[in-house]
Amino acid sequence: MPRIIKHPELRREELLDHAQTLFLTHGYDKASLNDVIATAGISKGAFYHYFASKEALLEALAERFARQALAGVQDVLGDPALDPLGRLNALLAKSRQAKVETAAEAWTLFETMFRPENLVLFHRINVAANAAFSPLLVEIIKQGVADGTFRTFDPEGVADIVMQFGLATHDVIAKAFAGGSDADMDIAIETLERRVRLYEIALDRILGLPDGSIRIGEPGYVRAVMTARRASPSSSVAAAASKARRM
Amino acid sequence: MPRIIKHPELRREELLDHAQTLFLTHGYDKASLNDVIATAGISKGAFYHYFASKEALLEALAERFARQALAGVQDVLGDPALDPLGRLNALLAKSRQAKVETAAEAWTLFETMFRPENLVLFHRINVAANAAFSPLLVEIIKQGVADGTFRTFDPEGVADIVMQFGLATHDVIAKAFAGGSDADMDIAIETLERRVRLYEIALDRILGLPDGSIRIGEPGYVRAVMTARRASPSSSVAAAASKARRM
DNA sequence: CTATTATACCGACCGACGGTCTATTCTCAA
DNA sequence: TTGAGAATAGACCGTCGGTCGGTATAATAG
Repeated sequence: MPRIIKHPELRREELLDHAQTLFLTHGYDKASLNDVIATAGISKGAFYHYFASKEALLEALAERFARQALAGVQDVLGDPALDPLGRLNALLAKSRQAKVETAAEAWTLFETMFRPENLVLFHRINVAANAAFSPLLVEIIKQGVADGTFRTFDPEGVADIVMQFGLATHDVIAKAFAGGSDADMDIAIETLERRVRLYEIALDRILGLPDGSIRIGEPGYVRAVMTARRASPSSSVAAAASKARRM
Repeated sequence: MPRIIKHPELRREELLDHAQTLFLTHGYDKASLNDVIATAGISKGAFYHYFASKEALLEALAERFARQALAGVQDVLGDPALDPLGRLNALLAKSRQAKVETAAEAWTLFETMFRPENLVLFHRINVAANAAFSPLLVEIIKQGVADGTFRTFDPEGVADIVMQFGLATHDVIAKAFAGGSDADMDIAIETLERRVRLYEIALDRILGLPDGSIRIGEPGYVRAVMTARRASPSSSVAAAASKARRM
Protein backbone atom coordinates (compact mmCIF):
# COMPACT_ATOMS: atom_id res chain seq x y z
CA MET A 1 0.00 0.00 0.00
CA PRO A 2 1.25 3.46 -0.85
CA ARG A 3 2.16 5.61 2.06
CA ILE A 4 0.01 8.70 2.41
CA ILE A 5 0.89 11.39 4.85
CA LYS A 6 -1.56 14.00 5.98
CA HIS A 7 -1.65 16.82 8.43
CA PRO A 8 -2.12 15.14 11.83
CA GLU A 9 -5.11 17.24 12.82
CA LEU A 10 -6.81 16.58 9.51
CA ARG A 11 -6.13 12.89 9.82
CA ARG A 12 -7.53 12.88 13.32
CA GLU A 13 -10.69 14.64 12.26
CA GLU A 14 -11.05 12.24 9.35
CA LEU A 15 -10.79 9.31 11.70
CA LEU A 16 -13.45 10.83 13.93
CA ASP A 17 -15.68 11.42 10.91
CA HIS A 18 -15.45 7.84 9.70
CA ALA A 19 -15.83 6.50 13.22
CA GLN A 20 -18.93 8.64 13.69
CA THR A 21 -20.52 7.28 10.55
CA LEU A 22 -19.68 3.67 11.36
CA PHE A 23 -20.59 3.85 15.05
CA LEU A 24 -23.93 5.44 14.29
CA THR A 25 -24.62 3.07 11.43
CA HIS A 26 -23.67 -0.22 13.02
CA GLY A 27 -23.31 0.62 16.69
CA TYR A 28 -20.12 0.98 18.69
CA ASP A 29 -19.74 -2.72 19.43
CA LYS A 30 -20.51 -4.03 15.98
CA ALA A 31 -18.39 -1.54 14.10
CA SER A 32 -14.93 -3.03 14.24
CA LEU A 33 -11.64 -1.20 14.29
CA ASN A 34 -10.80 -2.89 11.02
CA ASP A 35 -13.89 -1.30 9.52
CA VAL A 36 -12.80 2.09 10.76
CA ILE A 37 -9.27 1.88 9.44
CA ALA A 38 -10.42 0.34 6.16
CA THR A 39 -12.89 3.18 5.61
CA ALA A 40 -10.32 5.76 6.59
CA GLY A 41 -7.73 4.03 4.42
CA ILE A 42 -5.03 3.77 7.03
CA SER A 43 -3.23 0.98 8.86
CA LYS A 44 -3.64 -0.34 12.37
CA GLY A 45 -0.37 1.21 13.35
CA ALA A 46 -1.47 4.61 12.14
CA PHE A 47 -4.69 4.37 14.09
CA TYR A 48 -2.92 3.52 17.31
CA HIS A 49 -0.64 6.45 16.69
CA TYR A 50 -3.67 8.72 17.13
CA PHE A 51 -5.79 6.90 19.66
CA ALA A 52 -4.78 4.71 22.55
CA SER A 53 -7.74 2.36 22.10
CA LYS A 54 -11.11 1.92 20.47
CA GLU A 55 -12.64 3.25 23.66
CA ALA A 56 -10.50 6.39 23.48
CA LEU A 57 -11.86 6.94 19.99
CA LEU A 58 -15.40 6.74 21.37
CA GLU A 59 -14.51 9.18 24.12
CA ALA A 60 -13.00 11.66 21.68
CA LEU A 61 -16.06 11.36 19.49
CA ALA A 62 -18.37 12.07 22.40
CA GLU A 63 -16.28 15.08 23.34
CA ARG A 64 -16.45 16.44 19.82
CA PHE A 65 -20.22 16.02 19.82
CA ALA A 66 -20.50 17.90 23.09
CA ARG A 67 -18.16 20.64 21.88
CA GLN A 68 -20.16 21.15 18.70
CA ALA A 69 -23.46 21.22 20.56
CA LEU A 70 -22.07 23.74 23.00
CA ALA A 71 -20.78 25.95 20.20
CA GLY A 72 -24.18 25.97 18.53
CA VAL A 73 -25.74 27.37 21.65
CA GLN A 74 -23.27 29.98 22.80
CA ASP A 75 -25.09 32.94 21.23
CA VAL A 76 -28.19 32.31 23.33
CA LEU A 77 -26.25 32.99 26.48
CA GLY A 78 -24.81 36.28 25.28
CA ASP A 79 -28.21 37.70 24.34
CA PRO A 80 -29.06 40.26 27.07
CA ALA A 81 -32.59 40.71 25.72
CA LEU A 82 -33.65 37.32 27.07
CA ASP A 83 -35.01 36.74 30.54
CA PRO A 84 -34.21 33.44 32.31
CA LEU A 85 -37.29 31.64 31.01
CA GLY A 86 -36.62 32.81 27.47
CA ARG A 87 -33.01 31.77 27.79
CA LEU A 88 -33.98 28.34 29.08
CA ASN A 89 -36.47 27.80 26.30
CA ALA A 90 -33.98 28.94 23.70
CA LEU A 91 -31.40 26.56 25.14
CA LEU A 92 -33.82 23.63 25.09
CA ALA A 93 -34.85 24.36 21.52
CA LYS A 94 -31.33 24.89 20.23
CA SER A 95 -29.71 21.94 21.93
CA ARG A 96 -32.11 19.62 20.15
CA GLN A 97 -31.25 20.82 16.70
CA ALA A 98 -27.66 21.94 16.79
CA LYS A 99 -25.93 20.97 13.55
CA VAL A 100 -29.25 19.77 12.11
CA GLU A 101 -31.02 21.91 9.57
CA THR A 102 -33.77 19.92 7.88
CA ALA A 103 -36.30 17.53 9.36
CA ALA A 104 -34.87 14.75 7.18
CA GLU A 105 -31.45 15.27 8.70
CA ALA A 106 -32.99 15.21 12.15
CA TRP A 107 -34.77 11.98 11.32
CA THR A 108 -31.57 10.31 10.17
CA LEU A 109 -29.78 11.42 13.30
CA PHE A 110 -32.60 10.20 15.53
CA GLU A 111 -33.01 6.92 13.70
CA THR A 112 -29.36 6.11 14.21
CA MET A 113 -28.76 7.66 17.61
CA PHE A 114 -31.63 5.89 19.31
CA ARG A 115 -31.11 2.41 17.97
CA PRO A 116 -30.59 -0.02 20.84
CA GLU A 117 -27.10 -0.97 19.72
CA ASN A 118 -26.11 2.67 20.10
CA LEU A 119 -26.88 2.86 23.79
CA VAL A 120 -23.24 3.02 24.76
CA LEU A 121 -22.43 5.69 22.22
CA PHE A 122 -25.50 7.69 23.18
CA HIS A 123 -24.65 7.48 26.84
CA ARG A 124 -21.11 8.68 26.31
CA ILE A 125 -22.30 11.64 24.31
CA ASN A 126 -24.84 12.44 26.96
CA VAL A 127 -22.29 12.37 29.75
CA ALA A 128 -19.98 14.65 27.81
CA ALA A 129 -22.83 16.97 26.84
CA ASN A 130 -24.15 17.13 30.38
CA ALA A 131 -20.74 18.05 31.70
CA ALA A 132 -20.56 20.85 29.15
CA PHE A 133 -24.12 22.14 29.53
CA SER A 134 -24.56 21.79 33.26
CA PRO A 135 -22.81 25.03 34.26
CA LEU A 136 -24.82 27.01 31.74
CA LEU A 137 -28.09 25.56 32.94
CA VAL A 138 -27.20 26.12 36.57
CA GLU A 139 -26.40 29.73 35.83
CA ILE A 140 -29.71 30.29 34.07
CA ILE A 141 -31.70 28.64 36.84
CA LYS A 142 -29.87 30.62 39.51
CA GLN A 143 -30.72 33.82 37.67
CA GLY A 144 -34.33 32.74 37.44
CA VAL A 145 -34.49 31.91 41.11
CA ALA A 146 -32.82 35.20 42.01
CA ASP A 147 -35.26 37.34 40.05
CA GLY A 148 -38.27 35.33 41.19
CA THR A 149 -39.14 33.70 37.86
CA PHE A 150 -38.45 30.19 39.14
CA ARG A 151 -39.59 28.95 42.51
CA THR A 152 -37.37 26.03 43.41
CA PHE A 153 -34.26 25.14 45.35
CA ASP A 154 -31.07 23.23 44.55
CA PRO A 155 -30.33 24.66 41.07
CA GLU A 156 -27.71 22.01 40.40
CA GLY A 157 -30.24 19.30 41.04
CA VAL A 158 -32.85 20.93 38.86
CA ALA A 159 -30.31 21.34 36.08
CA ASP A 160 -29.57 17.64 36.34
CA ILE A 161 -33.25 16.79 36.06
CA VAL A 162 -33.65 19.03 33.05
CA MET A 163 -30.80 17.31 31.28
CA GLN A 164 -31.81 13.85 32.33
CA PHE A 165 -35.17 14.42 30.78
CA GLY A 166 -33.17 14.43 27.59
CA LEU A 167 -31.70 11.08 28.53
CA ALA A 168 -35.08 9.75 29.58
CA THR A 169 -36.33 10.54 26.12
CA HIS A 170 -34.07 7.82 24.80
CA ASP A 171 -36.31 4.87 25.44
CA VAL A 172 -39.45 6.75 24.49
CA ILE A 173 -37.99 7.67 21.14
CA ALA A 174 -36.46 4.24 20.72
CA LYS A 175 -39.90 2.70 21.13
CA ALA A 176 -41.29 5.06 18.52
CA PHE A 177 -38.76 3.75 16.02
CA ALA A 178 -39.22 0.15 17.02
CA GLY A 179 -42.72 -0.04 15.57
CA GLY A 180 -42.86 -1.58 12.15
CA SER A 181 -45.98 -0.52 10.30
CA ASP A 182 -47.01 3.01 9.44
CA ALA A 183 -50.02 2.64 11.72
CA ASP A 184 -47.64 1.90 14.58
CA MET A 185 -45.70 4.96 13.59
CA ASP A 186 -48.76 7.19 13.76
CA ILE A 187 -49.56 5.98 17.25
CA ALA A 188 -45.93 6.38 18.23
CA ILE A 189 -45.90 9.98 16.99
CA GLU A 190 -48.99 10.83 18.99
CA THR A 191 -47.54 9.22 22.09
CA LEU A 192 -44.28 11.03 21.56
CA GLU A 193 -45.93 14.42 21.16
CA ARG A 194 -48.07 13.88 24.23
CA ARG A 195 -44.95 12.82 26.10
CA VAL A 196 -43.07 15.95 25.12
CA ARG A 197 -45.99 18.09 26.34
CA LEU A 198 -45.93 16.14 29.58
CA TYR A 199 -42.20 16.70 30.02
CA GLU A 200 -42.74 20.40 29.46
CA ILE A 201 -45.42 20.56 32.13
CA ALA A 202 -43.29 18.48 34.48
CA LEU A 203 -40.52 21.03 34.09
CA ASP A 204 -42.98 23.87 34.58
CA ARG A 205 -44.10 22.43 37.84
CA ILE A 206 -40.62 21.56 39.06
CA LEU A 207 -39.54 25.12 38.35
CA GLY A 208 -42.69 26.55 39.91
CA LEU A 209 -43.92 28.03 36.63
CA PRO A 210 -47.46 28.13 35.25
CA ASP A 211 -48.24 25.17 33.01
CA GLY A 212 -47.28 25.93 29.43
CA SER A 213 -44.28 28.14 30.15
CA ILE A 214 -41.57 25.72 29.08
CA ARG A 215 -41.35 24.83 25.41
CA ILE A 216 -38.96 22.04 24.54
CA GLY A 217 -39.61 22.35 20.83
CA GLU A 218 -42.17 23.97 18.58
CA PRO A 219 -45.47 22.08 18.46
CA GLY A 220 -45.51 19.78 15.48
CA TYR A 221 -41.75 19.38 15.49
CA VAL A 222 -41.95 15.73 16.42
CA ARG A 223 -44.43 15.00 13.66
CA ALA A 224 -42.35 16.90 11.14
CA VAL A 225 -39.28 14.85 11.99
CA MET A 226 -40.99 11.50 12.11
CA THR A 227 -42.87 11.91 8.86
CA ALA A 228 -39.68 12.95 7.13
CA ARG A 229 -38.91 9.24 7.00
CA ARG A 230 -41.40 8.63 4.22
CA ALA A 231 -39.67 11.23 2.10
CA SER A 232 -36.36 9.40 2.37
CA PRO A 233 -37.63 5.80 2.22
CA SER A 234 -35.62 2.69 2.90
CA SER A 235 -32.44 4.33 1.64
CA SER A 236 -31.38 5.11 5.16
CA VAL A 237 -27.78 5.53 6.11
CA ALA A 238 -27.77 2.06 7.55
CA ALA A 239 -28.94 0.30 4.42
CA ALA A 240 -26.67 2.24 2.09
CA ALA A 241 -23.60 1.82 4.24
CA SER A 242 -24.10 -1.87 4.93
CA LYS A 243 -24.45 -2.43 1.21
CA ALA A 244 -21.18 -0.67 0.51
CA ARG A 245 -19.54 -2.53 3.32
CA ARG A 246 -19.77 -6.16 2.29
CA MET A 247 -18.09 -5.85 -1.09
CA MET B 1 -13.64 -34.01 32.49
CA PRO B 2 -16.22 -36.17 34.21
CA ARG B 3 -19.66 -35.87 32.87
CA ILE B 4 -22.13 -34.37 35.32
CA ILE B 5 -25.81 -34.31 34.59
CA LYS B 6 -28.22 -32.11 36.47
CA HIS B 7 -31.86 -31.24 36.28
CA PRO B 8 -32.19 -28.81 33.37
CA GLU B 9 -34.04 -26.14 35.34
CA LEU B 10 -31.53 -26.34 38.16
CA ARG B 11 -28.67 -26.10 35.69
CA ARG B 12 -30.27 -23.10 34.06
CA GLU B 13 -30.73 -21.32 37.35
CA GLU B 14 -27.16 -22.13 38.29
CA LEU B 15 -25.95 -20.61 35.05
CA LEU B 16 -27.96 -17.48 35.72
CA ASP B 17 -26.55 -17.31 39.26
CA HIS B 18 -22.96 -17.52 38.11
CA ALA B 19 -23.59 -15.14 35.24
CA GLN B 20 -25.15 -12.66 37.66
CA THR B 21 -22.12 -12.76 39.92
CA LEU B 22 -19.65 -12.41 37.07
CA PHE B 23 -21.57 -9.77 35.15
CA LEU B 24 -21.99 -7.63 38.23
CA THR B 25 -18.42 -8.15 39.31
CA HIS B 26 -16.62 -7.56 36.04
CA GLY B 27 -19.29 -6.09 33.80
CA TYR B 28 -21.11 -7.77 30.95
CA ASP B 29 -18.43 -7.10 28.36
CA LYS B 30 -15.43 -8.05 30.42
CA ALA B 31 -16.90 -11.21 31.88
CA SER B 32 -16.25 -13.79 29.19
CA LEU B 33 -18.31 -16.81 28.36
CA ASN B 34 -15.33 -18.95 29.27
CA ASP B 35 -15.40 -17.39 32.73
CA VAL B 36 -19.06 -18.21 33.07
CA ILE B 37 -18.75 -21.82 32.01
CA ALA B 38 -15.58 -22.30 34.03
CA THR B 39 -17.29 -21.00 37.16
CA ALA B 40 -20.35 -23.09 36.48
CA GLY B 41 -18.17 -26.09 35.70
CA ILE B 42 -19.73 -26.96 32.38
CA SER B 43 -18.64 -27.05 28.76
CA LYS B 44 -19.32 -24.70 25.90
CA GLY B 45 -21.63 -27.21 24.35
CA ALA B 46 -23.69 -27.45 27.50
CA PHE B 47 -23.98 -23.70 27.72
CA TYR B 48 -25.20 -23.36 24.17
CA HIS B 49 -27.69 -26.08 24.88
CA TYR B 50 -29.37 -23.70 27.37
CA PHE B 51 -28.81 -20.29 25.83
CA ALA B 52 -28.64 -19.24 22.21
CA SER B 53 -25.96 -16.62 22.85
CA LYS B 54 -24.23 -14.55 25.48
CA GLU B 55 -26.76 -11.83 24.82
CA ALA B 56 -29.64 -14.24 25.44
CA LEU B 57 -28.07 -15.00 28.79
CA LEU B 58 -28.07 -11.29 29.59
CA GLU B 59 -31.67 -11.02 28.52
CA ALA B 60 -32.73 -13.95 30.67
CA LEU B 61 -30.87 -12.47 33.61
CA ALA B 62 -32.63 -9.15 33.22
CA GLU B 63 -35.96 -10.93 33.03
CA ARG B 64 -35.25 -12.85 36.20
CA PHE B 65 -34.30 -9.63 37.98
CA ALA B 66 -37.52 -8.01 36.89
CA ARG B 67 -39.58 -11.05 37.88
CA GLN B 68 -38.03 -11.14 41.35
CA ALA B 69 -38.52 -7.41 41.87
CA LEU B 70 -42.13 -7.74 40.80
CA ALA B 71 -42.70 -10.64 43.15
CA GLY B 72 -41.31 -8.68 46.08
CA VAL B 73 -43.88 -5.98 45.52
CA GLN B 74 -47.04 -7.92 44.81
CA ASP B 75 -48.38 -7.73 48.37
CA VAL B 76 -48.47 -3.94 48.24
CA LEU B 77 -50.98 -4.06 45.46
CA GLY B 78 -53.33 -6.45 47.17
CA ASP B 79 -53.52 -4.36 50.33
CA PRO B 80 -56.96 -2.69 50.27
CA ALA B 81 -56.10 -0.52 53.26
CA LEU B 82 -53.83 1.67 51.15
CA ASP B 83 -54.94 4.71 49.20
CA PRO B 84 -53.23 5.53 45.90
CA LEU B 85 -50.59 7.75 47.47
CA GLY B 86 -49.80 5.15 50.11
CA ARG B 87 -49.65 2.47 47.46
CA LEU B 88 -47.31 4.56 45.32
CA ASN B 89 -45.03 5.31 48.24
CA ALA B 90 -44.99 1.67 49.27
CA LEU B 91 -44.13 0.67 45.72
CA LEU B 92 -41.29 3.19 45.51
CA ALA B 93 -39.88 2.07 48.84
CA LYS B 94 -40.18 -1.63 48.13
CA SER B 95 -38.83 -1.60 44.59
CA ARG B 96 -35.59 -0.11 45.86
CA GLN B 97 -34.93 -2.81 48.38
CA ALA B 98 -36.45 -5.97 46.98
CA LYS B 99 -34.19 -8.89 47.78
CA VAL B 100 -31.97 -6.65 49.91
CA GLU B 101 -32.17 -6.86 53.68
CA THR B 102 -29.22 -5.07 55.24
CA ALA B 103 -27.60 -1.78 54.34
CA ALA B 104 -24.36 -3.62 53.63
CA GLU B 105 -26.10 -5.80 51.08
CA ALA B 106 -27.61 -2.73 49.50
CA TRP B 107 -24.21 -1.12 49.31
CA THR B 108 -22.69 -4.10 47.56
CA LEU B 109 -25.54 -4.19 45.07
CA PHE B 110 -25.25 -0.46 44.40
CA GLU B 111 -21.50 -0.50 44.14
CA THR B 112 -21.64 -3.18 41.49
CA MET B 113 -24.80 -2.19 39.68
CA PHE B 114 -23.76 1.41 39.12
CA ARG B 115 -20.23 0.86 37.96
CA PRO B 116 -19.76 2.33 34.49
CA GLU B 117 -18.94 -1.00 32.91
CA ASN B 118 -22.33 -2.26 34.03
CA LEU B 119 -24.30 0.28 32.05
CA VAL B 120 -25.48 -2.27 29.53
CA LEU B 121 -26.53 -4.75 32.19
CA PHE B 122 -28.24 -2.04 34.20
CA HIS B 123 -30.11 -0.79 31.18
CA ARG B 124 -31.36 -4.25 30.28
CA ILE B 125 -32.63 -4.81 33.78
CA ASN B 126 -34.29 -1.44 33.76
CA VAL B 127 -36.06 -2.09 30.49
CA ALA B 128 -37.34 -5.43 31.75
CA ALA B 129 -38.33 -3.95 35.10
CA ASN B 130 -40.11 -1.03 33.49
CA ALA B 131 -42.08 -3.36 31.28
CA ALA B 132 -43.14 -5.32 34.35
CA PHE B 133 -43.88 -2.38 36.64
CA SER B 134 -45.46 0.00 34.17
CA PRO B 135 -48.96 -1.51 34.24
CA LEU B 136 -49.00 -1.49 38.03
CA LEU B 137 -47.92 2.13 38.20
CA VAL B 138 -50.40 3.17 35.55
CA GLU B 139 -53.15 1.49 37.49
CA ILE B 140 -52.21 3.25 40.72
CA ILE B 141 -51.98 6.62 39.05
CA LYS B 142 -55.31 6.13 37.31
CA GLN B 143 -56.91 5.32 40.64
CA GLY B 144 -55.34 8.42 42.15
CA VAL B 145 -56.54 10.61 39.32
CA ALA B 146 -60.02 9.10 39.54
CA ASP B 147 -60.43 9.72 43.26
CA GLY B 148 -58.89 13.18 43.03
CA THR B 149 -55.65 12.48 44.90
CA PHE B 150 -53.47 13.18 41.86
CA ARG B 151 -54.05 16.10 39.55
CA THR B 152 -52.40 15.22 36.26
CA PHE B 153 -53.16 13.79 32.85
CA ASP B 154 -51.60 11.04 30.72
CA PRO B 155 -51.08 8.37 33.43
CA GLU B 156 -48.89 6.30 31.12
CA GLY B 157 -46.58 9.23 30.63
CA VAL B 158 -46.41 9.99 34.32
CA ALA B 159 -45.68 6.34 35.05
CA ASP B 160 -42.82 6.52 32.57
CA ILE B 161 -41.43 9.60 34.27
CA VAL B 162 -41.65 7.97 37.67
CA MET B 163 -39.71 4.95 36.46
CA GLN B 164 -37.21 6.93 34.49
CA PHE B 165 -36.38 8.86 37.60
CA GLY B 166 -35.02 5.53 38.71
CA LEU B 167 -32.93 5.36 35.57
CA ALA B 168 -31.84 8.96 35.93
CA THR B 169 -30.52 8.11 39.36
CA HIS B 170 -27.89 5.99 37.65
CA ASP B 171 -25.41 8.70 36.87
CA VAL B 172 -26.00 10.52 40.13
CA ILE B 173 -25.25 7.40 42.13
CA ALA B 174 -22.38 6.49 39.83
CA LYS B 175 -20.78 9.86 40.56
CA ALA B 176 -21.19 9.26 44.28
CA PHE B 177 -19.18 6.06 43.97
CA ALA B 178 -16.59 7.59 41.66
CA GLY B 179 -15.18 9.83 44.38
CA GLY B 180 -12.06 8.45 45.97
CA SER B 181 -11.49 9.93 49.40
CA ASP B 182 -13.83 9.76 52.35
CA ALA B 183 -14.27 13.53 52.17
CA ASP B 184 -15.52 13.12 48.61
CA MET B 185 -17.85 10.46 49.88
CA ASP B 186 -19.35 12.73 52.49
CA ILE B 187 -20.05 15.41 49.92
CA ALA B 188 -21.46 12.80 47.57
CA ILE B 189 -23.82 11.51 50.25
CA GLU B 190 -25.11 14.99 50.97
CA THR B 191 -25.61 15.64 47.27
CA LEU B 192 -27.34 12.33 46.87
CA GLU B 193 -29.74 12.92 49.75
CA ARG B 194 -30.56 16.39 48.53
CA ARG B 195 -31.12 14.93 45.08
CA VAL B 196 -33.51 12.30 46.39
CA ARG B 197 -35.51 15.00 48.21
CA LEU B 198 -35.59 16.98 44.97
CA TYR B 199 -36.85 13.98 43.01
CA GLU B 200 -39.58 13.50 45.59
CA ILE B 201 -40.72 17.09 45.27
CA ALA B 202 -40.52 16.89 41.50
CA LEU B 203 -42.86 13.91 41.62
CA ASP B 204 -45.13 15.72 44.06
CA ARG B 205 -45.48 18.61 41.69
CA ILE B 206 -45.90 16.48 38.59
CA LEU B 207 -48.66 14.58 40.33
CA GLY B 208 -50.22 17.76 41.69
CA LEU B 209 -49.56 16.83 45.31
CA PRO B 210 -48.40 19.06 48.15
CA ASP B 211 -44.62 19.07 48.54
CA GLY B 212 -43.51 16.29 50.86
CA SER B 213 -46.18 13.75 49.91
CA ILE B 214 -43.99 11.36 47.97
CA ARG B 215 -41.36 9.43 49.89
CA ILE B 216 -38.91 7.46 47.76
CA GLY B 217 -37.12 6.06 50.78
CA GLU B 218 -36.94 6.75 54.48
CA PRO B 219 -34.80 9.79 55.32
CA GLY B 220 -31.28 8.70 56.16
CA TYR B 221 -31.52 5.62 53.97
CA VAL B 222 -28.91 6.91 51.56
CA ARG B 223 -26.49 7.69 54.36
CA ALA B 224 -27.08 4.31 55.96
CA VAL B 225 -26.27 2.54 52.71
CA MET B 226 -23.26 4.61 51.80
CA THR B 227 -21.61 4.45 55.19
CA ALA B 228 -22.07 0.69 55.23
CA ARG B 229 -19.02 0.63 52.97
CA ARG B 230 -16.69 1.42 55.82
CA ALA B 231 -18.04 -1.54 57.73
CA SER B 232 -17.16 -3.94 54.92
CA PRO B 233 -13.91 -2.35 53.78
CA SER B 234 -11.97 -3.24 50.66
CA SER B 235 -13.24 -6.81 50.79
CA SER B 236 -15.89 -6.00 48.23
CA VAL B 237 -17.23 -8.63 45.91
CA ALA B 238 -15.12 -7.23 43.12
CA ALA B 239 -11.82 -7.53 44.94
CA ALA B 240 -12.49 -10.98 46.30
CA ALA B 241 -13.73 -12.37 43.03
CA SER B 242 -10.97 -10.93 40.91
CA LYS B 243 -8.45 -12.41 43.28
CA ALA B 244 -10.02 -15.83 42.97
CA ARG B 245 -10.23 -15.46 39.24
CA ARG B 246 -6.65 -15.08 38.13
CA MET B 247 -5.32 -18.27 39.67
C1' DC C 1 24.20 19.51 2.34
C1' DT C 2 24.37 15.93 5.31
C1' DA C 3 23.39 13.44 9.91
C1' DT C 4 20.16 12.77 13.42
C1' DT C 5 16.05 12.66 15.61
C1' DA C 6 11.02 12.76 15.81
C1' DT C 7 6.86 11.82 13.65
C1' DA C 8 3.64 9.41 10.71
C1' DC C 9 2.65 5.22 8.99
C1' DC C 10 2.67 0.06 7.73
C1' DG C 11 1.04 -4.73 8.29
C1' DA C 12 2.21 -9.28 10.28
C1' DC C 13 1.24 -11.14 14.34
C1' DC C 14 -0.95 -12.29 19.06
C1' DG C 15 -4.12 -14.02 22.62
C1' DA C 16 -8.79 -14.01 23.71
C1' DC C 17 -13.29 -13.76 22.40
C1' DG C 18 -18.12 -15.54 21.02
C1' DG C 19 -19.83 -19.09 18.54
C1' DT C 20 -20.09 -23.83 15.74
C1' DC C 21 -19.69 -28.59 15.18
C1' DT C 22 -19.18 -33.41 15.83
C1' DA C 23 -18.93 -36.90 19.00
C1' DT C 24 -20.25 -39.08 23.18
C1' DT C 25 -23.05 -40.37 27.16
C1' DC C 26 -27.18 -40.45 29.70
C1' DT C 27 -32.51 -40.83 30.20
C1' DC C 28 -36.67 -42.74 29.48
C1' DA C 29 -40.76 -44.05 26.85
C1' DA C 30 -42.35 -47.59 23.78
C1' DT D 1 -34.29 -53.86 24.83
C1' DT D 2 -33.68 -50.34 22.17
C1' DG D 3 -33.54 -46.12 19.91
C1' DA D 4 -34.65 -41.29 19.80
C1' DG D 5 -33.51 -37.25 21.81
C1' DA D 6 -31.74 -34.50 25.62
C1' DA D 7 -27.49 -33.30 27.93
C1' DT D 8 -22.65 -32.80 27.91
C1' DA D 9 -17.81 -32.48 26.21
C1' DG D 10 -14.13 -30.03 23.93
C1' DA D 11 -11.63 -29.24 19.52
C1' DC D 12 -12.03 -25.92 16.31
C1' DC D 13 -13.16 -21.43 13.61
C1' DG D 14 -13.23 -16.58 12.18
C1' DT D 15 -12.90 -12.11 14.07
C1' DC D 16 -11.85 -8.95 17.39
C1' DG D 17 -8.93 -5.25 19.83
C1' DG D 18 -4.35 -4.57 20.54
C1' DT D 19 1.05 -5.08 20.04
C1' DC D 20 5.34 -4.78 17.86
C1' DG D 21 9.31 -4.30 14.91
C1' DG D 22 10.14 -1.88 11.18
C1' DT D 23 10.02 1.85 7.34
C1' DA D 24 9.32 6.16 5.11
C1' DT D 25 8.91 11.07 5.57
C1' DA D 26 9.50 15.63 7.96
C1' DA D 27 11.98 18.58 11.00
C1' DT D 28 16.14 20.09 12.97
C1' DA D 29 21.05 20.58 13.99
C1' DG D 30 25.83 20.76 12.63
